[in-house]
Amino acid sequence: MNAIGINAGDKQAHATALPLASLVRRSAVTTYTAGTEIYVPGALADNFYEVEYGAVRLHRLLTDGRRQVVAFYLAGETFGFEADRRHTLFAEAIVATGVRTISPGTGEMSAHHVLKLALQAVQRAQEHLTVVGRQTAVERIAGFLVDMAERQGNLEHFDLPMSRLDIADYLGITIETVSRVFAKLRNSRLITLKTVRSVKINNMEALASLCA
Amino acid sequence: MNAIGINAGDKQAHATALPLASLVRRSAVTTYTAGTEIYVPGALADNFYEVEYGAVRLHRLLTDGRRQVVAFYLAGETFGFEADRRHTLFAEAIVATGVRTISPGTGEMSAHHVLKLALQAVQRAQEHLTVVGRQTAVERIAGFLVDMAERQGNLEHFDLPMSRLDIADYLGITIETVSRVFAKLRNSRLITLKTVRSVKINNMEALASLCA
DNA sequence: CGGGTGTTTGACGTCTGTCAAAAAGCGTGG
DNA sequence: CCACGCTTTTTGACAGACGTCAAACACCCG
Repeated sequence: MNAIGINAGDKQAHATALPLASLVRRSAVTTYTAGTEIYVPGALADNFYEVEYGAVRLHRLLTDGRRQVVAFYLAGETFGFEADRRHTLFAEAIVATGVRTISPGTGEMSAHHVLKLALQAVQRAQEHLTVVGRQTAVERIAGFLVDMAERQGNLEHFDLPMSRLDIADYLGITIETVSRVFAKLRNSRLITLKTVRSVKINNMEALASLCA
Repeated sequence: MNAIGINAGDKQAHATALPLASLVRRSAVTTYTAGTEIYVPGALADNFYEVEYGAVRLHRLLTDGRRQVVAFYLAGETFGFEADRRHTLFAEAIVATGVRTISPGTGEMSAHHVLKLALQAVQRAQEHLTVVGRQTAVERIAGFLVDMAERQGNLEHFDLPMSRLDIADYLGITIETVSRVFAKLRNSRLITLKTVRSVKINNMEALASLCA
């Protein structure tokens, strides 16, 4: 089943997506199955990538084996920027995912748009930081859900492509706490879980108010 | 060099400071006393800023009055990038600070360097995220101290320009916990505090190993 | 219908937030 | 130079939230 597949070909990208089509050289879409690597730390950072469908996770492995998920990218969003010539993070498809590889041109036009995407990445990271900096798990999960809803077109019903473990590593908490907070939000009728990964937000205002 | 092709001709891949001198129009240095605002949310983001001396804090106010410190900028570092036309954060001088206002030109050269600085900001934010995502307060403080030491030239002895409250809001913990962790690190001889803000790292390796 | 993975729930200990008070800095003024 | 008052920092006591360990449960795939 995989509710995730429903995003394939979905054009309603929006918010953060930029129309890159006419600005850069575009190659064909590469498909990745769930859990496969798109790039690894140390790999040459010579392209960037636009998610056609599915979802991608950027993460870093800590020395003790823990993982910090740095970002998620959904359909229409672009990733792969690096300050250096080599990647410092892992990029992995979370579910079956189509990714368009983009070779940045050298022209001025392209640089401007890369800059704009980079600035969006800064803003995204700062917002992530604000969510993770919060003190309680409820605030973090609520912030995460609100963000996911916004990025999927402000739908009240959407599917989470990522596992509880991904969410935990993204928010800096454990999967047990993630699970308990979901249960708490469900019990208080703020959300409904049709399946584990299918979220319906019943009261967006109340949920948003939990984000402090 | 780098992925996006913006590094042409730039040799020093080092983290923070970039030689902006010959690339953009530079204006005089503005001085700010401790605690004064450089810009506020909503202000037009038409410049960026290089710290000449002192230190700057970027932060955001949450609705419940808490503060998330998004970044610190030390001498030689540049800040002020925004994805939109207007700022979304507060920028404040932490101590007596000199700031050089930089008006980005419209030429290609300038855009390239703005991009590089933006990409550094992304990397910086991702590292901050990794520190804040850690689970224990000791790990966060250790990571913070190691970062500060590196940014001040890998000196084992340096001064913290920011207060305990700034550190707490930067790391997503309380000032009491910051204080307790400093005491713990001092008692275990990993650091020495000549004054409250003067830190000497006695065992950099051990401290770094606490960062997981 | 099994087996494996992912998720939920429970029990318990610890870390950290909260509240409170004491101590230490620091600038001002006598 | 010392005294004073304010702010910042430290320390203590306590409670609550979350991590850890463990087991049960749900779900997916063959």
